[in-house]
Amino acid sequence: MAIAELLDRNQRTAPAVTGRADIVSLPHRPCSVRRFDRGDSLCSVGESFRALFVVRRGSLKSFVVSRNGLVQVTGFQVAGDIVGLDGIDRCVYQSDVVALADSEVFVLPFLQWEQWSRESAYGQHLLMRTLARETYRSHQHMLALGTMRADQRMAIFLLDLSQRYEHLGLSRSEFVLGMLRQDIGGYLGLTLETVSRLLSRMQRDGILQVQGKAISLLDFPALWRLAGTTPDHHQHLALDPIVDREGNLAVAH
Amino acid sequence: MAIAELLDRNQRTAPAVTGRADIVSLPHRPCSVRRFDRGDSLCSVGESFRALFVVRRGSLKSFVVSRNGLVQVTGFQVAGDIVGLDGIDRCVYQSDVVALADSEVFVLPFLQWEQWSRESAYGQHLLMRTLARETYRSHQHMLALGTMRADQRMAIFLLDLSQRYEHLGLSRSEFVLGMLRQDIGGYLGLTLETVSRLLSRMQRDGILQVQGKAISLLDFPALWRLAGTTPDHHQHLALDPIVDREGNLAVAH
DNA sequence: CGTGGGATTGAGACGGGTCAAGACTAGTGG
DNA sequence: CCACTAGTCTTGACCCGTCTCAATCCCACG
Repeated sequence: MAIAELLDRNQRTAPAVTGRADIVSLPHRPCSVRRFDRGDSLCSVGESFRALFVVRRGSLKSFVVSRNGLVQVTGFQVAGDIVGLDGIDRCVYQSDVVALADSEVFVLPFLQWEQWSRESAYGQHLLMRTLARETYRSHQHMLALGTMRADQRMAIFLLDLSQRYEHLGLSRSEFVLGMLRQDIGGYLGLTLETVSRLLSRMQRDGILQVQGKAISLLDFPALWRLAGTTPDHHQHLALDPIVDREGNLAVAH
Repeated sequence: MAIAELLDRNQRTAPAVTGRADIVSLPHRPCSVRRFDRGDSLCSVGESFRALFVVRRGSLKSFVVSRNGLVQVTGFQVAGDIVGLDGIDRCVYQSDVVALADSEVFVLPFLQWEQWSRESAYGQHLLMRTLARETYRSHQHMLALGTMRADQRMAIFLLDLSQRYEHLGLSRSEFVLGMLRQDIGGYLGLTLETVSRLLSRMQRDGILQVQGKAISLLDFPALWRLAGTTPDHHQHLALDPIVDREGNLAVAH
């Protein structure tokens, strides 16, 4: 496939932003960790931006709220994901983030991050790439919200979740939805009733099995067909983590 | 208003990302300019990422296409706007961009940009802030696509256009839509027929006047009401331009 | 064993999509 | 300069997907 070739070639001959580098977790730069209970707010719109957060454990949801109180969930975050990026622009967080379960996050004070990343271009690159990826993800989701039917969006959502769980070393076919039906609806631009109906219908069709929050995906080909993707496509957008498992900043030398 | 205060305070006491700095357009670093005719493609998905583009004149549309050929327009760009940002992550452009009218863009080879911005943190900041803003814009648009009715989306779209034209020194109430109905629909997640119907209805209601591509907004309060905003809200997200009018890179010292 | 939040399911309404016909517009070539 | 043409826009009729409203069920928790 032409695009795949191009992509591969580009990753090797990457002109500027290196795909992977010699990463050294500098030993004496551990991040602090903050704990949040389910329902706690990590940050909210208008709050002064001081730090980025990297999820260590648990799960979060980010969302924006319109003047009229309408809620759009902009994303769900699990271990390794970053939140707070939109605060960079105006030094004020632009979305709300709450914990869906008891969670722990690494706190990266932005001042420190900048200072550290000045020593090598790697950190800067990593952050820029993360931001660019966020834009990409947003555009893909806009595509879903703007052009696809409810069942297609749901399929994409489930496959995306599945993939992320798999990437975390968990089962790709059986997992627990950390969020409410309402949150899923808020993410997919649907009402909670529609979400419920879709899950029921998909169960009736043998595509999956639901029992409250527990879900098991049975028919991946059907989901791919709905989502309009193929198994190889949508390869997980894995990136060198900004902090390692122990919470040390990843800065190349 | 509490939020406005906070915002203002934060811009002055910005801990890390400076709001404004002493900008010096370094004299011997003009960007090259490329000309595009209407319908020309600036870049497309999968193409090797080498440069960012800053619109100098004309207008562009960016969009992504799904497997099934469904098109989601992700944005329209006019003078001062940047495209190509999503290529940073994987060194491959992630969206298509075409010229809606004969246009000129400054070309910023990314390698050079990086080299130059290494001399001062300002350039890096500017780029990061631009990326973060793009994320913010995407989230706002997701809110529209996911939660709002067609007429509300249209109102938001028109007010946004109006504001951008005003910011370019043009009339905020009378302007020419550079894009087709289909493009507007593709942006708002609607069909071209619905777009046409909405414009007709708004004209009937005395909110605006349309004649083909020429539009004049008559009743701003009505538009604000529809959009769920207020005049002061949605203050234009103006940022120090990355290149000045002559195409010199803006790099603080 | 209650209690309340979450989830399911149904009936009906409505917004927007789809299909199709016609009008307008700008660009093209005679 | 005009006529032709293809692309664009408008408008109508109908249909379908999703929302709304409401009743009921389920389960975790005290």
